[in-house]
Amino acid sequence: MTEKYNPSDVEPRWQRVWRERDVFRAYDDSEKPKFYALEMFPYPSGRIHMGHVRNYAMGDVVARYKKAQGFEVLHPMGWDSFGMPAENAAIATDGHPKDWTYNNIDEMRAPMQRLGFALDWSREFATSDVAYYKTQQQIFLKFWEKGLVYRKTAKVNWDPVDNTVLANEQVIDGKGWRSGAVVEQRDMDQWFFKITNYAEDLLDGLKTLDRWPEKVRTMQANWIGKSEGLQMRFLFEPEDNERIADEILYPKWNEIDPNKENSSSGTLRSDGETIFGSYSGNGKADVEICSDDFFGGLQIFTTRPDTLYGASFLALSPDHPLVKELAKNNSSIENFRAECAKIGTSEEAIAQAPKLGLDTGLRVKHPFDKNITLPVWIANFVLMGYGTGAVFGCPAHDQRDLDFARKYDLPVTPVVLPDGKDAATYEVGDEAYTGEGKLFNSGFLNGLNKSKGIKAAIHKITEMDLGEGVTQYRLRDWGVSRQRYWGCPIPVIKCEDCGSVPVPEDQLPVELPYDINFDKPGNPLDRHPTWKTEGVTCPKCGKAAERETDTLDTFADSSWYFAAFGGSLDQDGNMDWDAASKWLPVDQYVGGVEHAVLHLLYARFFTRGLIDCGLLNVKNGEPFAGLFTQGMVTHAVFTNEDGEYVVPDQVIEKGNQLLQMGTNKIVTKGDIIKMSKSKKNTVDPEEIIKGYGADVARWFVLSDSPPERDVEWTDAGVNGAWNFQKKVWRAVEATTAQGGPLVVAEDASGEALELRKLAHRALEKITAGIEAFRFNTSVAQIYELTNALNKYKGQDAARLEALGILIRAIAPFMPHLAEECWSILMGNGLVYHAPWPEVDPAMLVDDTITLPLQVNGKRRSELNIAKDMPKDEIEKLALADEAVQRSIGDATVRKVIIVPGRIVNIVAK
RNA sequence: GCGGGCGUGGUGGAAUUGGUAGACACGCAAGACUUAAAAUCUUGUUCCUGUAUAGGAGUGCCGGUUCGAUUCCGGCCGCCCGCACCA
Repeated sequence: MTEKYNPSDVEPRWQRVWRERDVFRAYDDSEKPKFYALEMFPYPSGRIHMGHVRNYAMGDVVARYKKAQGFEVLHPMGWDSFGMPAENAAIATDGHPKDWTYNNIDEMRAPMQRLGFALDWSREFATSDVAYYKTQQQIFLKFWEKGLVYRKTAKVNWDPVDNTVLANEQVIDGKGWRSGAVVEQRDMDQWFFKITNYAEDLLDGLKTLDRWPEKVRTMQANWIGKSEGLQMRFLFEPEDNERIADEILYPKWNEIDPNKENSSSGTLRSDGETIFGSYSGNGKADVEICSDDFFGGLQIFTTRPDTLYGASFLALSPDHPLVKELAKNNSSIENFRAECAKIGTSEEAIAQAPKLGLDTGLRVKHPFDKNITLPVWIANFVLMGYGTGAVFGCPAHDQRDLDFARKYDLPVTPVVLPDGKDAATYEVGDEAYTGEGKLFNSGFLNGLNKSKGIKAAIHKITEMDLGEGVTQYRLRDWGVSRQRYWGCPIPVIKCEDCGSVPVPEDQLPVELPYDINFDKPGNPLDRHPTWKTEGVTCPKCGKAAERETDTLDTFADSSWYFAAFGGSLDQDGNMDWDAASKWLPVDQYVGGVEHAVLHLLYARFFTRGLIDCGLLNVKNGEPFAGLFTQGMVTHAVFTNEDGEYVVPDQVIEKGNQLLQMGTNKIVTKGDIIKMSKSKKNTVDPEEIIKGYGADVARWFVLSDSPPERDVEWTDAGVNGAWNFQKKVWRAVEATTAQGGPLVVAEDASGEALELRKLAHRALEKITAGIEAFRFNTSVAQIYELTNALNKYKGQDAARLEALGILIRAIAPFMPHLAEECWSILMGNGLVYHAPWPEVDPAMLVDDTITLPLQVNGKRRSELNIAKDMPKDEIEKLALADEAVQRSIGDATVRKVIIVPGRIVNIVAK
């Protein structure tokens, strides 16, 4: 047996065996404990890339390892197949998004299968399958019933390049997450998922996710952005109250409902935002202006009500409804609004923009002191999207307020005295004091600390009926309407009389029409000749009606797919929700950190929604019990002398120079960054599979770097993996001992015993490495074991045992090689079905140990002694050691520290 | 600015209830085999001094705790990621 190991022969052979024996199928009714391993499913772009290989290789290690550990493993694969690239490709190639998508899926499935992942392909689906989106439409309607879906006109993020709306989470630095175009604000009718219902729960749940990276939990917590404080209103001075009532509320009121002239109270709405007010005619109005809720007065939110006595102004966002109304009759306010809008909405430009303000002339009363009147300003640093779009300014204890006050010469009154400062002389300079201290200059709050002051102020304001303690979240509802074709149609019919009406269950799915054209920009569903209107009647009143032409954000598709795998969603749209509940949560989820907020937050929301709709039953509402975010695969970027990117394949080394193949232009090696088509620094996994085999590709992406870190793809590294494959093969080839890899060399002694010990020690560390997601350390131990085996000359039981351990240990990493080796040694059976080898604890302990000897903390020598030698004897031997003696020299031994089994340290001075 | 992470040989990295720093791999050097190359094998490889025995320094920098610190504490410096006028 001296054949060369030939992966292109071996790998397809074992893949066929696995497929024919259907070994990767997961059984819902298995007696074994379940384990759900999942990697974030791919978008079918048409080609797999190294990032995929690394992602799925990691999940596969876990899946195969857990299988060997005796779990019933679910490890499925599918396609996140709705989305814009399909439309763009269709436009570019004059094709159809559906054809493009399903061709891509077929193209990607094959290389994926050639990588030999232990996937249950029987559960495969694509989110663009009618069966899948039909179920999603059912979920949408269930959510609607449960009050988790609503429709409103709202300011939305409009991506002018992709011609669609984006969710807040999809706007990054003021730009669209896909297109990179600067996002515009538009008012549109939108469907929303009420994710804010679960704000508190989503935040709470993070605490239970102890197998998630801290970083991701922090990012989600920040995104939810909980802050507790006081929402309160400042009452206008009487003359301003009248002015607002007469100039704004009354005309508005009239405009909306002229018949209710002079009525005594009511609510006015405009622009999708709300202006609330009670109007009783003739200037006796109780007026409140805000964006969200009804009180009377001007609503603000603060987390520092303890500093209310330090208030010197109120500031409104330029987009505040009151400001908008005032601007209508006031050109300086209108101009100011325009000026603020110029700064744009992106990046740190906002944070560093100079503070701009304009006095509205309006005045409000201080709640605690009738004699204090505060001016109401418009300020560009106040955001309409958070809180009420209005704040009170306390310059002494808020940096922004201080900058603003200094610029516009507003009073700065300190009310928190830092410890050790004197109330009589304390002044605030250019830095606001935000720390702890005792309140002063603050009436009834004097002497209290920060937290007591906050409580007391909230209590007082509540008593005065001016406000209450509230919790604010940064999280806002998830806008899911997209003006695109290639997505899940929103199952709604729009009726002139009845408004938005759900499509009845028996009329689902609302299927996408195939005959569409992309001649014009915009949504082809909207201008389809028949789909929108033909035969469409209102399910409620029967009158002719129109379909909703928006489709759902594709992030909805990926928010429940993990449940569809568990429930074996079939092509008729049937799925077993009980089975889904049984498999969930996903025990180990693996994917990129770029989904830390978007996908992972939406999926947590959906799971809660599905539980509340009675479809799922998952503990804690958490879909992913364990999450691992893997690093990227990087590669150097090469540029030639013309500044063009050069693909790595075309770079050749000549002497000390890099040259471009063919042109012989000099090539420079640049940054090592994530593989990307545009930088041409990609390596095609299919080429690697062809040249070296799937096992080598898998081994390489897992070997050197810790999984959470980026790994640099290098030819040398691939070569190393290739050589390792050969080394393992050699260890098997050189074996003539009979008996198979399950032999236990119980009577081993001498070198054989040493090999056994090494094998079991390595096994312990390999196992620990897999458990802790530190595959690189497992790999290192596998190397040691392989090297030891290749040095070992004996053809005996110890060899077979070590080999058996080695092959089972590499099986999760290099499954084809492992199967081939296993079959040679075993003759039958699959290593996939072999149990994980057990560590023999007796092999981990030695009768003799090597004890390092330190003198004053520096290692001088070592001692080979029996493991249970008494301390006083160790001390004697240590002090007698020649090197120790030399180090001690003339000094006196003060102390001898002996840590059994660890170290000896002699202190001498 | 706030939050999180990181800093170890020429390179990727290992080592944490504080106990031999540099496992394993890449690279490099020397040697064996070979007509030659590849492959493979052997040996060496943190730095400095030294033929060697050996000695000294060393985990970003400064300091502290300790018999002993890559690990714990304080203060700097640098890099990466996330959020960013959130009241």
